[in-house]
Amino acid sequence: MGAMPTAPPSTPDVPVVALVGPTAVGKSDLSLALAETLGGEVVNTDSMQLYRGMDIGTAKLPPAERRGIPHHLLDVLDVTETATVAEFQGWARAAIAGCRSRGVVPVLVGGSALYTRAVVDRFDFPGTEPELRARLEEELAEVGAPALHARLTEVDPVAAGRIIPTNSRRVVRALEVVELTGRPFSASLPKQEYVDAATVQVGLDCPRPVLHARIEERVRGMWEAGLVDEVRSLEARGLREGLTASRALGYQQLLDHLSGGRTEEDAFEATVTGTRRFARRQDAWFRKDPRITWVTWDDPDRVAAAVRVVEALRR
RNA sequence: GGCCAGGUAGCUCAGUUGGUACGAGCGACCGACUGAAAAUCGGUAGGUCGGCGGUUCGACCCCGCCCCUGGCCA
Repeated sequence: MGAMPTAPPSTPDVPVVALVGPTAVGKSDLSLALAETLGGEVVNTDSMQLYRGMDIGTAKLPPAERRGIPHHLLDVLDVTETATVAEFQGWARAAIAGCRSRGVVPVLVGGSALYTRAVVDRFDFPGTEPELRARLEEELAEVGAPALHARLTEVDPVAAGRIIPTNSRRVVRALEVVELTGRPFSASLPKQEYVDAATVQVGLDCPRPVLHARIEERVRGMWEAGLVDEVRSLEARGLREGLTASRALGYQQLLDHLSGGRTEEDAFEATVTGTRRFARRQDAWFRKDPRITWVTWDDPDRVAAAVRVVEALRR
């Protein structure tokens, strides 16, 4: 997919709605109801539902259960392709612009906080260069993260101060940006500001213990629905080579099982606890965004409550 | 019934030739997060060292009895 315009044509009369929250709170269900009452379409903001064939493990809503509501950005990547936020930003903004130009309310749904932020906020990515990245990765393997971090301290002390020396991923990216742009990485930090003023975020909230139980239930359901077979068939299609897809919760653990690294029971447990930890990280990420209006997961009036949040925009 | 191994953090286990448990991994909890983000990484809290008695200045480490778990033999 090619580059897309950074800013959608402005259509201030049609709002942009983003539904966020941790996995297994019931975002998909609410999104259907929201889209129905708002006259909208769904735009996926989940990094893993982007992948074709990753259905059971990502809890992707099957077409038959979409109640005829169009869903955008589902199944757009092959399992061997690497998803990236910057690229996704372009796709999602284009999808949003498409909806709005038809007078349709885009309802963004997904648990990938960075992806949602990149779409909804002013967020400019400084670029990337595969050769440079590869060179840095190579260096990383030789010298280790702390040594690279020491170099970062010289070229960009501010960024170095905000990145812990052992976090190899972030150290590498910061160095890449500095070498690529000639400007400090710290200069490209985004501010928390909507690209379009007509944006609202609705968060679905659920007490931790309840969420933990729901997650275990959901993972068990995935197993019963045939996740093991899904992973096996994706393995044949190159899942193992996919840098991003092979890391997805459930898939990662089952690939490990299929190559003899752990028992199936073990893979199940690891998927449950891994998903719980993920939910915690999502929570931390959304919780600190003061612009989100929270709705309780089991509130019988949650649809009305969410609609009210959107309508508040018009005043 | 006899023999052997073992009972240390929520879990799996290290450890001290007797002197306040450097405990580790996982989990839980908190946090960071800018082109792999379901990724990557940081921090915090958890232990009457199975029970009771004895030896000793001092025992989780030694002795005795008891309880529990696993294995072997009858």
